[in-house]
Amino acid sequence: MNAPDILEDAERHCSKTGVRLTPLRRRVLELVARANAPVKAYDLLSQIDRANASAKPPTVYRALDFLIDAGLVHRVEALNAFVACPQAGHGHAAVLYICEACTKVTEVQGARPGQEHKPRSFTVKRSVIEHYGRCANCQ
Amino acid sequence: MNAPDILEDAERHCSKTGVRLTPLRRRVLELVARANAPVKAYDLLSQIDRANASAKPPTVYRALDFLIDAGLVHRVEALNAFVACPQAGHGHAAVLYICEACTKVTEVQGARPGQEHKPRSFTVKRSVIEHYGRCANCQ
DNA sequence: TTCCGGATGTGATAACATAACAAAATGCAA
DNA sequence: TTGCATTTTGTTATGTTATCACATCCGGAA
Ligand SMILES: [Zn+2]
Ligand SMILES: [Zn+2]
Ligand SMILES: [Zn+2]
Ligand SMILES: [Zn+2]
Repeated sequence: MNAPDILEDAERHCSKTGVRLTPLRRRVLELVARANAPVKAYDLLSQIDRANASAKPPTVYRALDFLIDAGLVHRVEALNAFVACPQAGHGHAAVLYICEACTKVTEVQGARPGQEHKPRSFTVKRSVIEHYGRCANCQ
Repeated sequence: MNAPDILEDAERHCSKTGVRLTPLRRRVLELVARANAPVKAYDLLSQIDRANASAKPPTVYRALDFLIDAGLVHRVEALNAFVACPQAGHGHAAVLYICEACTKVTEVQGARPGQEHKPRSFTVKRSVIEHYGRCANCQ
């Protein structure tokens, strides 16, 4: 999914859910979406900083927290990085396939993996599922 | 699994595979195993430091890297923490269930979740699978 | 003994993230 | 419109996590 579509989708989603996609947050989302790869918080910061010298770490981390809560961005835990979600607000059940050669990330939704072997009476609130390897183009 | 059993298991595993479980590495593994919970690198460092004032961050990170490569310890990505593996050298397919109330971690092996929705021709090298929620005792 | 490679020691710094408080912007009701 | 509460952003500082680069040590092979 490309950046303009993600932005448009995000606008719709935020209108519907009543959360405020401010210019700063929109800018951060746009940078994440354009990256087309997992992007680091401090890389975002230096990009924002070119237009807005007042940008500091909390600026970008707060925006990212908002975007994650809103379901517009996912955190890639094992990379300390962030990707735009191709389907705004689908919930937190994303499964990520991350190519270590070209950095491309493919997101799969709706799967509820691992539940088969779940310990008895364990209640899952949130899952982190990241598969690292090689995509079709990088075999 | 308790700490002495994990240590004994680790000795066996290292003998068999020919890797060197040095005193420092054994000490770090022992600290991780005793913790019975995800433990932070700098917490390990301060514990080591009580006996060995020369311990510095690379000391503990190198030991942890070794233990992870040897399959004796897993990194909990979303916590920046480490847990002892209850079954030395089973491979890297661990699925972790992490209770956010009592920090207890249950490891399930052998599951290959998420593969059903895998993008065509994606070759998975390593998976990070962490489920956060409440264990049976903490409902 | 000498050399070599793996392991550890050491100091510095990079990379990632949050706390705490101030100021500004926004929305709303009187 | 004015005042007030709430949210958002600015700002300074610091906390936390991780790695680099180079030195030293130590055990085994030649
Ligand atoms: Zn998503
Ligand atoms: Zn690729
Ligand atoms: Zn394991
Ligand atoms: Zn629990």
